[in-house]
Amino acid sequence: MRVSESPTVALAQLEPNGLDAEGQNWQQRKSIQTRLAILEAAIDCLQEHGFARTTTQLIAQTAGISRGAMLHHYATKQELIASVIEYTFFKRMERFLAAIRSLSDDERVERNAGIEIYWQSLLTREFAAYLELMVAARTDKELRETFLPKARHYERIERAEVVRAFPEWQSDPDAYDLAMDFCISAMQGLLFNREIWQERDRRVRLRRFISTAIVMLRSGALAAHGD
Amino acid sequence: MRVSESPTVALAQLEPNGLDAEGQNWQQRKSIQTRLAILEAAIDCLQEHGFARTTTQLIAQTAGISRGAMLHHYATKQELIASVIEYTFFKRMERFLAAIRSLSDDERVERNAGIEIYWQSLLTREFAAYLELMVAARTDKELRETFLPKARHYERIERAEVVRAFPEWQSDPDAYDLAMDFCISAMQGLLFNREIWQERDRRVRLRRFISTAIVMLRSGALAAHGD
DNA sequence: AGCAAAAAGCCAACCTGATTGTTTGTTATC
DNA sequence: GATAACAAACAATCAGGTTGGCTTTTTGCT
Repeated sequence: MRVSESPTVALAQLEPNGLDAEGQNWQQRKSIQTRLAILEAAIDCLQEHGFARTTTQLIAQTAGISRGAMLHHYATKQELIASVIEYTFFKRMERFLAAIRSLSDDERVERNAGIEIYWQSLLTREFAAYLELMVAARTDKELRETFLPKARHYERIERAEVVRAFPEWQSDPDAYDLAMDFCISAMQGLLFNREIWQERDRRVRLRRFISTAIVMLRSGALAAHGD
Repeated sequence: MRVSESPTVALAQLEPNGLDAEGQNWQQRKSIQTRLAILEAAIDCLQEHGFARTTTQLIAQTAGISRGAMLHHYATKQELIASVIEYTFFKRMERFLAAIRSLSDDERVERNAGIEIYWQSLLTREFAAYLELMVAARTDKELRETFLPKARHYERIERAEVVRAFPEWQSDPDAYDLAMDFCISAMQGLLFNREIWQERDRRVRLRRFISTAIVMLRSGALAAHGD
């Protein structure tokens, strides 16, 4: 990726290796194309069947290649999953930041539109796959050791990138951190209970409440520092 | 269970069948004892190894019986899992309500201590197991059809039981519903990110913020009805 | 009350199907 | 000719469920 296209400094460092668009020769282009097909297929499988039922067989089948071909590109399942973690985070974050930057100052600051954009980013295939891995990592030791360091690293990148898109928070880093933690928790929690809470207006009302709480936090009406 | 011992009217209706303490004859007592051992073992397995790796073999081994014996009590894995769903919800809710009722009015209303008790209930083995099933149900069709109806039913029971323990909310049912949705979302979301957000004070601060937001919602300072 | 049949609790061995990773072979590109 | 992309077959493991058999308890009949 050329620097001029680089969406962000910190995020660009994270871009998964070996997936850059332009390879020189035929084999490299073909290889990248196949790897992308595998990653996208893995996302579909994770979203639809969950981590447990996402077998190498199923991924290869979904990608339209043989298992042998897939294992040529990703020698083990673990290796593939590690790539999926990187790929899903990068793709989601890149789109999220682009959407945030396309907001007008009025939409962003007054209407707090960033919240809805974050919510939209949670409804993507990419986040569904990421979530599957996040949950599986809680009990799968091998996956855990792959996932946790990456997640902790990404979390720091995310903070640094998002605050640049929300300059109105820069004056109060403590409140910003709390607002981020709060937004992530509440929204992801809502996502989890989405299917249990069937009434849509109920979920909409909750998002409005979360948004209100964040606005009040920014205005200083809700103290960031407890007793 | 005798009526005089019934912790609540609605919750008591939910008590898993066939696990009452006193069976008449030897076989019934033995059977109940074994079933409880199996359920507890299943909770341990779900918590430690996750739904995917919780095999019938592992559960039986953890419970200290043979697989054959286990399949005598629960003919299929699905049947067992259905019992685990009921058992974990009932056990957790029963203890949660008991803890809430043991609070003084001052602790409950002024110090908003119910929030911390709810948080504690999310840290139990029972909730860890319940959560595993909740997540797996998102992509496992068979489990989904077992889990979702139960979860939706429990959710209504929970509302009805909890509001009786928090009479100060009874005057405003809309605000109560929103507060419940909010509390559940934010707390469960925090639980999910617990391992990624390593700093403890950060998580404590978030819980304080959530608590503050709920208190303000109760006092009417944060409007329950949006724009 | 005594006793045989039925049933319950329990266990071990087997069967079928699925999954992961390896190996061997084929075709196209460098 | 060497290497990369791909495919197919193979081996080892492990899952869930079935069957048959053993021991103890309960039930029903005389």
